[in-house]
Amino acid sequence: MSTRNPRQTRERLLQTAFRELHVHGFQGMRVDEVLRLSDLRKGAFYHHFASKRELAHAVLEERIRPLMETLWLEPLAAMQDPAAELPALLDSLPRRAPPALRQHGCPLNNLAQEMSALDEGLRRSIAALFEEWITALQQALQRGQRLGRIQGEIDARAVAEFLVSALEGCIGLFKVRQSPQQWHACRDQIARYLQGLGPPPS
Amino acid sequence: MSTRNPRQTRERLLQTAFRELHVHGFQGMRVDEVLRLSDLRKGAFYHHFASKRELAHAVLEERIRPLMETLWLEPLAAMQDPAAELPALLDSLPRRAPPALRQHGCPLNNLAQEMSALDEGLRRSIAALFEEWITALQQALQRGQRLGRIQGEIDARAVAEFLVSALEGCIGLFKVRQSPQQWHACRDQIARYLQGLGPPPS
DNA sequence: TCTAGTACAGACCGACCGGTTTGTCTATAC
DNA sequence: GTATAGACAAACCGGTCGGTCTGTACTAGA
Repeated sequence: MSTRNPRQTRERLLQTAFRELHVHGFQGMRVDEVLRLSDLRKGAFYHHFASKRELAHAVLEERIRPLMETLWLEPLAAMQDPAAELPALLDSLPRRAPPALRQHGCPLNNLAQEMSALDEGLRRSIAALFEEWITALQQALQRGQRLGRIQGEIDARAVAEFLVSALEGCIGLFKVRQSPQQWHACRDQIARYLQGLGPPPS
Repeated sequence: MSTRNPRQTRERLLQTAFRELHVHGFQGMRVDEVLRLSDLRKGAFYHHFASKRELAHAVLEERIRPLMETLWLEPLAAMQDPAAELPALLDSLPRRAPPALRQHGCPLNNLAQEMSALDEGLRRSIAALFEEWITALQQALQRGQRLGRIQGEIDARAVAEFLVSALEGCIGLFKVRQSPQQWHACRDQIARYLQGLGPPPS
């Protein structure tokens, strides 16, 4: 057994920080508490990260981004008919996502709303990740258009932006009301909206 | 001239706090800074408010709530055909709302997302205010149903919740991207969604 | 006019918290 | 085996920040 394992140490810090960041937000997260939960000392932290802010950036890139890829980017890339498949993807989300997401909302949006005015660099990175999400959705919608399942005149980009907004909004409202998961309600309305994108019944 | 004016002092604190809370969030807001901007001292603050938290509560009830009433509750109460009138109300919002709202998003939702996990009492008050908003929308939708402009089978409550969610989501995304006002894009998609609620073209 | 409560000013406090420094132990390269 | 850089522990620091305390001037009522 090796008493030292720098990569694992870093991962432990990152994992704990992700949880703490998700629960308390950036300003509410305490470096000391992350250390305590990780059973590490100040030396370890500031050896692997230059500052608390850099830690947040690392959490975004190395924890939140992979989550986004697993939960959204990959399924969307494989999606041919979003008007039909998106509601099912929404239904599957509670199963595929870590349980903490239900209590504390979307880690990306939480960080986004808190840090946008606080750290320009982080804001840009967050915006970039949103951008990828929107683009993936847009491309899926365009495939749906080519299949004739979605009206060709529709601005797929605008629709993608609205879908992301609506989703984040729903998650946010769940958080406030502490209504333990009402995805189905959100799903139904999204599905209704998507239905309106389809070709008019001739 | 009276050197003292307790009501005005309180109002000044409240107004400054509202701005600071809106810009920096609760954890980012500094009591000292509120005092400095108000040109008052600690004594004044803790004479009118028991704590920083109580201040936030007062801001919610005495600043944010009136804003909600002016911008939403009153127009919604006078609305007969939301499917037709809501998009116009959305368009008018940038004009009727204080300019700061555009840069820093919705004060209610900002506070909501930050404080939900931090202060149960505040969370309840915030949830209650959201509740009023949703109910006002629901009732407007039901009037639309009675007028036959919206399908009778539709769950007006679920639609109202989704509309509020979508709106807050859009505002949130604006904040992250710092895209200076793209209400029209949001408005268009909301309008499209609303159109889907109308009676099918026979 | 006297008085008691109100409305502050201003000094002060103690805990907290991000960050630094120093030193030591370990793994690795040679 | 030895040198060197990496990987931490642990003590420490200084500023910050919400909150307290005391004193005092003002004001309203008797």
